[in-house]
Amino acid sequence: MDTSDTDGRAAADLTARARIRDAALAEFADRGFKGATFQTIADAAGVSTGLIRHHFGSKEGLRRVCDEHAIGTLLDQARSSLGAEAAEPGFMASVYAMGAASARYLARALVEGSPAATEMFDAGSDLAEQFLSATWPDRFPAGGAAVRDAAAVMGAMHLGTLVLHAHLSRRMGADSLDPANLPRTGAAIADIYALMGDYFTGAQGALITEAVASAAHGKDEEDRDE
Amino acid sequence: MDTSDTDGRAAADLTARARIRDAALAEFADRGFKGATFQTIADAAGVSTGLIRHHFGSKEGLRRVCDEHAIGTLLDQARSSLGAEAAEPGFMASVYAMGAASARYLARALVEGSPAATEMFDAGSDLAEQFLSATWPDRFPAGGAAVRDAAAVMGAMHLGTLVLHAHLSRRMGADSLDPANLPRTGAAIADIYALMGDYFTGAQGALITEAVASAAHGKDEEDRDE
DNA sequence: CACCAGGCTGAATGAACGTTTAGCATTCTG
DNA sequence: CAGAATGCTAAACGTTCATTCAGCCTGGTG
Repeated sequence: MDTSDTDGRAAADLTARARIRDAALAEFADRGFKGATFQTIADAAGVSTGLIRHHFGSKEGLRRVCDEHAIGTLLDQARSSLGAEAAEPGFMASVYAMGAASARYLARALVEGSPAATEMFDAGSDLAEQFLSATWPDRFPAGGAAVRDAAAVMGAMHLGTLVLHAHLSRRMGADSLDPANLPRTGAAIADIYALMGDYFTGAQGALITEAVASAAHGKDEEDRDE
Repeated sequence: MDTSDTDGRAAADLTARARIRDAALAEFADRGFKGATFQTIADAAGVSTGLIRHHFGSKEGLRRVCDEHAIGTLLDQARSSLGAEAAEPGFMASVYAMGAASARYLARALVEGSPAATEMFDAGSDLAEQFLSATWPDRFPAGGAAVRDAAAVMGAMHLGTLVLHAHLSRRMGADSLDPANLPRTGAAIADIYALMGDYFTGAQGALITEAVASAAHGKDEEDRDE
């Protein structure tokens, strides 16, 4: 993994190799793996397309390096945030603190599929599982099906704010990944949880839960041709 | 919009045109717009690539038809679910009731960008905004910045379970978009809201809110080269 | 100085793929 | 029945793009 905090890190990151990687991170995030081209990446990095091949071998190789760099940056960030609060809340904090470049890359990778994205989702779900079981052991017995489902859904919901950052930013009128705007997203999540809790513990909760269960039957899959 | 419930709908959907559209929906969802090829779509639909051009003009034209079909299916579904519960809970119910084909297409479109995806996100956020303001008018004054942010974040979190369905399915051990498994996701969301409410209204909530705010300063954007 | 290794360039190559074109078959229509 | 329109196929075309190749430049080393 080339995100180690060893000696030559900062210096090495000024090289053309690092510029290519950063440009690729941005292009993959914006246009996806297939949509990104050597030419655009090379232009953004201020190098020739030949140099990309020289350093990374192939487009797939470049993707792999981006993948490892992004997940490495996330894990570094998570570790440096005092391992104490390695629970769920801390995980999302790390995701947002890792920097926009890697975050946007991983956001897209979560949908296009990549080892790093899978690792990130699993890490979030694992931490959520620990958190839920530790906080409500009676409601969420460790290792049970209920925690597993809840943790996975919780991970998906939280990462949803990352993956859908473009839409979120549009609705909020500001870049949701800009550190200056993080408090707005954080406050919104806190508000939602605090208030929706009332809603779901009340009578409405039972109604909705029941409605969800019945919806599984009433559904009509229109358009079943062929 | 060709998802109207007019007379010839069902019959027309047995045509090659409909088969192409359905195959495109699936390919675009699986491989993305750029990753999908005429050949794969044509093979899946059992037609020649020339016929795609004949019916849709170009790849972009095919995408537009998929877009309109998917959002049309969603809106039809929302309308048919008794407009009464058109609030947020009903919106997500419609998303999951619209069928896996359109849902998976829109999941990917939400990240790659498309008019239909934007319309869907906005619809979800708008309904969330109405719901939040109507339910907690003192906490969320209608038209204020707090509701707007909370509604956008809520929309992102809920749609996160759609966009990240591949990861969710992997963790849950079953296809999260299969109607048979909807109760699991629904129950998980209900559990999360019911319990996290306790957490955030307690002392922890204040701590986390504060931590989020301070994190906006303490962040270090490593890797600022170039 | 001679030499060479590694960073780097730019054009050539070849495959993948969207698009175009020509034409066949079937079905309406007057 | 003539003929026009529609659904459809198959091959050719041209572009885009990842990959390859030949070689330049610079700095360090014997």
